[in-house]
Amino acid sequence: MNEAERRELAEILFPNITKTREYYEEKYPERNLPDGAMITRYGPSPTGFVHLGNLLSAFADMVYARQTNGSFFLRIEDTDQKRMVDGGIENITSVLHDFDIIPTEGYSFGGEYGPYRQSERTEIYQTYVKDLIVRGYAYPCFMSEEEIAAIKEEQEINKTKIGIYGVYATDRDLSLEEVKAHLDNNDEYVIRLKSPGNPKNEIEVIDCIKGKLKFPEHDIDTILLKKDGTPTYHFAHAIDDHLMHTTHVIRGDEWVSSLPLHIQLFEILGFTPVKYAHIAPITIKDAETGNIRKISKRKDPWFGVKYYDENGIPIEALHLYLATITNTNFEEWYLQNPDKSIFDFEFSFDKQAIGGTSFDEAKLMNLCKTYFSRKKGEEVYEETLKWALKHDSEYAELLIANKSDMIKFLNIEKDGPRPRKDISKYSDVKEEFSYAIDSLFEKENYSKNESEKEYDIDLILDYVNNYLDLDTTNEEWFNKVKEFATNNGYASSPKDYKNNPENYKGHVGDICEAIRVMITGRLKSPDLFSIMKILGKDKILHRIELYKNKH
RNA sequence: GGCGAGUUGGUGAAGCGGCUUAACACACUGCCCUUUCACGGCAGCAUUCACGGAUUCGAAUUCCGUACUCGUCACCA
Repeated sequence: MNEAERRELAEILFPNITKTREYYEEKYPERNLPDGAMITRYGPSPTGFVHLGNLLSAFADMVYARQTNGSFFLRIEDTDQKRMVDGGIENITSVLHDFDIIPTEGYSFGGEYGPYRQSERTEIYQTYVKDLIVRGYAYPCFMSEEEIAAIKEEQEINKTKIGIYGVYATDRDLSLEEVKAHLDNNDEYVIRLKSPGNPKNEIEVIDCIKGKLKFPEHDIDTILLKKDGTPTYHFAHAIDDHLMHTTHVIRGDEWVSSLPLHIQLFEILGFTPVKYAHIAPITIKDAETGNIRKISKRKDPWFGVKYYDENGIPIEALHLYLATITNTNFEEWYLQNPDKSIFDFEFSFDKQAIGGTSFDEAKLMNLCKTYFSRKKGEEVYEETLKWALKHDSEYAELLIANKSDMIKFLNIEKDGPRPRKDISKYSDVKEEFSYAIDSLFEKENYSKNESEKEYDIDLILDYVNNYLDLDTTNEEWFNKVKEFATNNGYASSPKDYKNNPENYKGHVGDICEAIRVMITGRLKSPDLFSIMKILGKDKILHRIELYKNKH
């Protein structure tokens, strides 16, 4: 076909497209941003399912845009109707809000470069395709799915490269008359790229994370527009990221193999190339096979991002974890700068792991524990309440009803330089502090006490009635416990007991243990005296009574 | 199978040709502190960087080959 014929073809194929490339180039001028500003984007498909890998890339998008005073936008990539799930898009935006990864523009966030939903950009894609047809870089292909399958089969047998290219691209050089005949026949067609590449040539791509990558030139006539007139990912990527002026495409590593195509598309379209940063997948060592594998929806509960919300992993702790996977030197920096915000750290692509990053649950939990240990009781209370309101309304009511005591309990041993680390998620609070709320305590009724030991109830009753003074200091209180221990044939220190066990019935620790079990229902607890002070003598006696009834 | 990438301890990893007798963190173990747990302190935890070869005075670090793992090869993104 000569140019005149291609023009005619373009008009026949896209009679309704009247705008031109120039129109869009003018409509979407460059943003007025400082030098070095990065423009990033998160482009989820509308299934609405967000997994850890997605969250990680969105996190990186946010962090890089933010630290360069750039822009981070949300684009819904809903080019495939089969992927539409009811409420999916709403879920994506609500997840972004829940995890505090807020785009500066984009779908539902406003901005000058919209529409930010690919299904609303069909006219734009078609305008550029029309132009490519005129310029001889795209053509309608009428091959049936059966034909393509047959070619693939043949290619598999011959062990040649799979795809529609070179001699296999039979519709590449159809004459205008042949195309018209197909059209008259109402044959369905797609628009394919007429790839100018030669695989004998090598191209070099610099990936911001992976460094220098070499590939053979792309030569497959990839589909640009599907038969419903909708673009494929690759084409939409080129058009959108150009028109929206993305500077850095941060995406999963599964895209590196399509890099030659994307580079070629940018070239043919005359766009300045974007920079790519391909993030390594999050992996896990499979418990059964021992192999490293990509995390999966079915096998790994923490793959779906809902898990973190439902279990009450604090967002800030999750951010810390995402930051440690994003940059390998973050963890050390944070250790030295525990009071700084994530955004004070300077993230860089060359500190990003090239290989797969394994999900380290223990590390996440440790981050969480440290997070909680540094929070005051009031904050832990407020955040836990917020979580419970969403996920455990029964507990939320109890928290509200017991607010002041609850905060006191949560504040035990928080003042010193060595705060406790006993909570790693909001959902732990209910369990760890079950003794803090009477109704919960009574419901549990010592069922969690693993100790089979028989405690001397009368002895403890004697202690509480005759020795216990709650209006004193911890030190004086403990001295009195020791005194009581000695008077009753117990050693005042575990060491004494250890040296001469035959001289004693036990030691102070045993008495404390008995008290602890009776008033908290557990063998481990924060500082005993603090708990008793908050509880008060009446409740202490009441709980001992409960214990007596149970045994 | 083609193409691309990765491979350092129990885990996440630092390392970019001599400063490495392989950092740091998490986990684990032991001891100490101690009324329990936690916290904290001390100590231990890869003589070795998947394997084989090459380059070099010198390699975890460069090159080649092998193995394994991962990604991709859709009118899905």
